[in-house]
Amino acid sequence: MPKISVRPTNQAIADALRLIADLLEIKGEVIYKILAYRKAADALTALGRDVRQVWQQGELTAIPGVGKAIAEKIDELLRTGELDFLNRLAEEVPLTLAEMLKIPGLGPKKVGLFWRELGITTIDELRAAAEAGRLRALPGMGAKSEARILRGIEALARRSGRIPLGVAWPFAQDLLIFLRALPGVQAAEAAGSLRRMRATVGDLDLLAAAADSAAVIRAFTSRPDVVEILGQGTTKASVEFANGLRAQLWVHPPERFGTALQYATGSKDHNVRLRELALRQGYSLSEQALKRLEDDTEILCSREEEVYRILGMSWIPPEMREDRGEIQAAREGKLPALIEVRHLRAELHCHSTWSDGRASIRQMAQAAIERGLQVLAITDHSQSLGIANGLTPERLRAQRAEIQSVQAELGDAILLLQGAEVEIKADGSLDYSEEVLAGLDVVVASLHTSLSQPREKITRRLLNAIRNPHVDIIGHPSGRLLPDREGADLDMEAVLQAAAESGVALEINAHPSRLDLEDIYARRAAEMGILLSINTDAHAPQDFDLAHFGVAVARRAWLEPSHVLNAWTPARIRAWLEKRARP
DNA sequence: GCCGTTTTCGGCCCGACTGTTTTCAGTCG
Repeated sequence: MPKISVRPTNQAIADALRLIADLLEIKGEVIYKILAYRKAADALTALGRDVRQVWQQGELTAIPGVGKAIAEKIDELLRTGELDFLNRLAEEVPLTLAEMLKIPGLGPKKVGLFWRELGITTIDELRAAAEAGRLRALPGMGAKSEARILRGIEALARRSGRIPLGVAWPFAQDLLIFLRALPGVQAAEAAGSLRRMRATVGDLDLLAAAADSAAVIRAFTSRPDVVEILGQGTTKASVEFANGLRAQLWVHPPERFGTALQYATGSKDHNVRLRELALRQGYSLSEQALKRLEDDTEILCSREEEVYRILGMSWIPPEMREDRGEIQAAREGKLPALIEVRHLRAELHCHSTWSDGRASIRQMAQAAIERGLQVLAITDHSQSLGIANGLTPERLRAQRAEIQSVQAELGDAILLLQGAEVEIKADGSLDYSEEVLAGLDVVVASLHTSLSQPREKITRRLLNAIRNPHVDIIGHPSGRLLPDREGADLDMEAVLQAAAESGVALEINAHPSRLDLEDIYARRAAEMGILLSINTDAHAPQDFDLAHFGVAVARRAWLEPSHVLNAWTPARIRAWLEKRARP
């Protein structure tokens, strides 16, 4: 009898709910029950608060999509670490079938069919059956379907999971330039999670506006770097590139581009909510058009703004389209005035050749000036990070002299600050004495080592840094590295609480391999009155150009310029730092 | 299983592509 134990974290419980949904779907349960489990799982993932806290306050059903039945299941999971309902379900439906759902092109109906008719429960058994030609005898199956399943199994083995935004975004820009240069193409845009600027994306969704869609599709699938065409019709195509990335392209007539872009941008939940709202207002919304139900007339929208306007709200920035309250805010005219890259006046976390950077202080300062920055803090690593050539207090003093010399040379073109990225050591202490810390203009404290310590220990470590009055900013709080290395197992609620009490700022590290703090926590932090700081952690001049990734996280967190230290005036930043230095 | 600006019951978003089918089911986004 399978016992499935579930850890008491938002992610683990969300995964358990998704597993229930998968197993119920293979079993053939009604689709709306399955969708309800998935919706609740998504809500937990996006919660931004520890579900245990919500549970202790007896407010589980206040989570959107969580009703009485699912709340009871979460309660049992948190009390006992397992769920009788799930254990019994797993006795009925083999867990390995859920794995088979990951094969692209294969869904619950076929998985259920193979299981019931042929007793297939694993991907290996499925491959053997397909190779032996035993699948084609089943209803609705044929030789092509067998071959498709084998290709899907290969693709699954090849696929390494989600792609970091920092990889997908530049490649997508290249593809858009290619599309925009094609004859007859009036516009081309990224859509999907890429346009919403999620930290990782599954594949690239692209959209083009052209009257002759077939020609654009042909040109796209004929690119020399396309290694496989996964699907191709007259209005959409799906391909895999030599670099392993996959992209899908939709081509729509220019007069329908607004509804098409709105649809393709998603998220799924945002679209479902918008379409429900449309129905209540007498419209059916699709990627083709808004259709008035009373007389079936189509209202074409060439621009997204028109779609939202007709439905009675202002245009919603793509980064916010996650069904986290943005539609209601838009209807009430209460959308935040989101921060933009142009608002950033300061960079408060970067490195030079004094530690592991690749450019001198002078070069970094020059690059910052060229990008319109008015304040630059040089924050090289502290002494214990030997691998990064961290600075001893003696070298720190020598560095100050160089910073002063560069400042004198550059005059008031930029304000240079001397800071440090100080290690929070494995025992929780900081890597410089109180005296050395007090002599710095700005202190960024970060975790780099012993990230796998148990939750309580590593949380205590971080709290120690947060409560140190010399620390101004907590750098990349979780320490995660995308796409695969998870961050520290932090009690984020305790971290946020302590940050709110001490007045320390939390960093949104803009480097695409970090994007840490995550958007859901950044939003919660701002709600709690915690100041955020968007920094690139630049190790070379061109790294300053990564700032827009950090701004994207901030926009996903609904942040306005006032929430972000780097968007303040130099005088105000300086005043804030000085006030913290003398508590 | 969830939910309420036509509802505490009866709904729950919409269309393209594929492969198997002579009219549709499954999958995907």
